[in-house]
Amino acid sequence: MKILIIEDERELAQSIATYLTDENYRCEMAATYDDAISKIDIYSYDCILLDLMLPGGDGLKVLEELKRLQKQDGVIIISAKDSLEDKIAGLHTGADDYLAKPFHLSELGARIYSVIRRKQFGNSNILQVNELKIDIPAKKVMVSDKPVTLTKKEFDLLVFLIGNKNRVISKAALAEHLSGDMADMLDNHDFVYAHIKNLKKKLSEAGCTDYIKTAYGMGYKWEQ
Amino acid sequence: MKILIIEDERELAQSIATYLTDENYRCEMAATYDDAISKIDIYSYDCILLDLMLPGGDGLKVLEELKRLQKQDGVIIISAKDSLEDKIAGLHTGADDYLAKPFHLSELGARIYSVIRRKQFGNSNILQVNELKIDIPAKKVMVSDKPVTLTKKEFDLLVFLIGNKNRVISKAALAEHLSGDMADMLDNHDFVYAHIKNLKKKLSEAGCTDYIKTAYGMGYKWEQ
DNA sequence: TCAGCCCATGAAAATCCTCATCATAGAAGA
DNA sequence: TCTTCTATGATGAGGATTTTCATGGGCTGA
Repeated sequence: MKILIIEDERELAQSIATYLTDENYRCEMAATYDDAISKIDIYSYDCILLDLMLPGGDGLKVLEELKRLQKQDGVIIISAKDSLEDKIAGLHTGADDYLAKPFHLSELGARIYSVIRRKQFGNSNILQVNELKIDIPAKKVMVSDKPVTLTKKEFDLLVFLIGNKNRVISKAALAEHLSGDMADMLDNHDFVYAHIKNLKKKLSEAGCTDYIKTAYGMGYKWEQ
Repeated sequence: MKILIIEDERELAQSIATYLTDENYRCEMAATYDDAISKIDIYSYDCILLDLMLPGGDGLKVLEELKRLQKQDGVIIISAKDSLEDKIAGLHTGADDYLAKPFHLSELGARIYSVIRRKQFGNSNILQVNELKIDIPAKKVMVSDKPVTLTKKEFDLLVFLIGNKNRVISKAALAEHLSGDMADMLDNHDFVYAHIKNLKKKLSEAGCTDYIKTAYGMGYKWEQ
């Protein structure tokens, strides 16, 4: 489970990160608007903690960017004051929850858990792309109502590509997502080729072709 | 994020700076030993890139100076040769990571990211437990200075257990950590048994026993 | 003591990663 | 424009790792 903490007060961000790491989440941090935007452009998170008061730009624009990218990341706004306008604006722009500072870390933990759970078990967890249907909580894939059995990595790859549809994802980013390890950004990424190939093969055998495009020298893309 | 590049080859320093600036870091450069010392005396950096072969003084002395000043700056050594002695000396003197020339800029970027992140989370890079030594960036484990080869999951498990030493970790938490997937909190966790068993076996074959305790009905614990 | 759950273990199956080889896109130059 | 060259991607096979499964032993509470 990956969390992005968008927060410019370093001490707060760090104590949140420490707490969440203890709770077995993987955390990343962004301290500025630009940093936040570049991270959400590249990666996907299970939950994003968003401070609305950011140096370099309005936090609400981060929400708009998420929406524009059609990202499914859960978002919890953490705002300096319990401003009703902020709350309404935030929830309206696509946030999943709202938490006013100061808050207890355990409360934050509970909210995160609930956002992720809602995302996982809610109705929005079935992706449908023409003849392709993906039930994320159940980890099942159907093509024209016939089941296709994918391995865990293949399934992850598929969901990740679709979650970033029409955008090229670099091989390194795919490698990192699949291995869950930043260190693997460094080594060789041959295994990505293998998973792409196997996924393409299984999908096309089921009659679902031409979605995964190779962007030579850049990565792969789900095109729709 | 501020980076100090201590490197006398001007072209290399410049191309690193250009790359890192693109990645939204602020860069400063030092081309000589004296220049480096005066900069670290005055300023603090999120990460320092240190070439050990410097005109005017040994790069390791820069590390000693940092230590003397009790600075917390992260340090990545970029060494002309892939010399084991350099690595060991560097890491012992307080560097956070090392990188042998020539390297890809993206690799450097990943290491910087990881060093900064680790600093934020307060983790260190080499764990030592009596006869057991773990080099996290290199993913190497030694028992009484003899290498032990662990698989990725075994390594992850070991680091996670030690990172929570003297605390019982539930099987579900271990399962989630190893699989990187919250959904696996629900299913069966038999594979944890297998990894625990294999890790115990490899460690004890190397002469490192009795650290991993089973807490019946509750989980496992690294006891020290 | 005994029942019932929990863990340990070995082996087999499934999955994943690596490696060597081949194919192809894009770049560079004629 | 055509050819050649180089880096990148595709592919299949093999080995390594991970996960599952079945069986047996041990802990704990009644």
